[in-house]
Amino acid sequence: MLKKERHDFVMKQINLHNRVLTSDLVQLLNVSEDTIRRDLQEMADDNLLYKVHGGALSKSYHSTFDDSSVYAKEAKINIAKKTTKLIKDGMVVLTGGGTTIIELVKQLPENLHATFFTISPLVAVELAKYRKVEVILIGGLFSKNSQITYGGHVISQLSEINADLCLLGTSAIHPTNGLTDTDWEINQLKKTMMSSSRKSAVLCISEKLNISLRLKVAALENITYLITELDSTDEKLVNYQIKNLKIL
Amino acid sequence: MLKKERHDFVMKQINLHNRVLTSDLVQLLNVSEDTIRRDLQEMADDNLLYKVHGGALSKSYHSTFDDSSVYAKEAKINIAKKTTKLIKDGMVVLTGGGTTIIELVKQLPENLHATFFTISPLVAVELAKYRKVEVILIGGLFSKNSQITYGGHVISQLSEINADLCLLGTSAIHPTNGLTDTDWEINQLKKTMMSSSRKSAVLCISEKLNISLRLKVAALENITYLITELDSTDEKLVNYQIKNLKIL
DNA sequence: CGGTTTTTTGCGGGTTTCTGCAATATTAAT
DNA sequence: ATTAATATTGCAGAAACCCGCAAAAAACCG
Repeated sequence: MLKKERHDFVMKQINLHNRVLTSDLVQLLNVSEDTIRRDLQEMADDNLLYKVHGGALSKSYHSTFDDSSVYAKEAKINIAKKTTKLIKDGMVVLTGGGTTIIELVKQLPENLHATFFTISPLVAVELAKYRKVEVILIGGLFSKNSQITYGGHVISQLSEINADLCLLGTSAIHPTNGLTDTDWEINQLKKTMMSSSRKSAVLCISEKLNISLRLKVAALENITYLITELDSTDEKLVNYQIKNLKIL
Repeated sequence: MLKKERHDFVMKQINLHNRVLTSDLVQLLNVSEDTIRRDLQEMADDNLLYKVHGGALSKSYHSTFDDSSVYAKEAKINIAKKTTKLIKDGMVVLTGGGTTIIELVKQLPENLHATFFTISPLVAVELAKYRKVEVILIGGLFSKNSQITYGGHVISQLSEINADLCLLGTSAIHPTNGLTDTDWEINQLKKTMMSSSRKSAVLCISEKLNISLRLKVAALENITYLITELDSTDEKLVNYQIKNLKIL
């Protein structure tokens, strides 16, 4: 077997599986480990793949994880832009925290005249940049993990609010199990937020679709809008097509 | 499974949920705890995440407020260091906002075990980095100018607190007129904060000495500590040498 | 074609990396 | 203070790696 043939074979494997193991190639190609290693080394030098201990990885596969201080930012901006259409002058909006919500805030129209209640200090700071937006930060214990306020005090204040729209970032959403979460406190918060609002919108990057976690927040039927970065006709969303749930 | 693949998997989990638990990863990836810990350690060394007891947290989520443009930073750090000596384990502290206070928070000892009430979201976020500090953010209307919460709701919550120490940034201080301010809301807030605390400390860069504004917050006699970046024997402070006011 | 050069390959032996285990220390929570 | 969960450290076996060498294969050339 010629060297070129081996290289082509390796590339095929990598395009197929995104990875190869040195040991597998030894068996498949019936050559010594050293030969495989030398092959992989050369191909790495030619920028065709990433060599790692034990094998090699596809270049494209790896590059998606290079540096994303804000993960999936493009997708989140896309979601944010869709969501802004739901927010009209004069509305009272209740929001949670998370990077998706912050992205949304940054996309709001300059002259929006609305009232926002939020449990996230970072969202509050961002909202404060809009001159005509009234911001009410709901106070309470401050969670080190999720950077939001929580606890009984927050719940009781939330329950006194009557908002038009509730915006939630998502931990996980699933066709049958609905909206779920891992953290009990956050679970309670989200439930209360939803019941304090006439309508609720779930902002969800597609990676969080079809995942189910331990604690249930709400059934799909109780959500008004599901907003992802995908086109609303995308096949990944077909299982979420139920009445009363508008997919944007 | 290759090490790199594990790392990528972990990053995905973190970007999705903002945190991972060591024990979960052990199950999901089917390797020993030691391996996961070593992975997390390496990734933390590469600045990809925060490693904490029990797992790891997303880096971007702990984004700090940008302090590169803080005015008179040196002086403020000096003040901060002096102030830390007033804060002891077990104390209940009430703080306002402002860059001086944030600088103070950054100078606190790693293992401080205390409770902080604050009306500043940015201070809350900064405080949340201390594992043993309980943070309660007082909610209410959010002020666009001063980045703190204010209004009747805040006042009424403040008045229910019984703190050991109150930390105030300063607008202006004057030997005869005492602590003064321009904004009526903030004036009210500061008054309430002081009356909710046994002692109060005023953090004040020397530029704000000998200035008097319209609204009086408190007479010098009602302040416990005055902390500036100057030496306590500095001649600029001589007019503030009254009994009951300790100058640091 | 024979001889020379170049490339490729496999092998031995020493080095590094990876991973799980066990013993010990630290932390969190009560 | 006690307990259970989690971390750290050192160690050891296995796997993977690197390097130089030499045989084999291929390419080149007069």
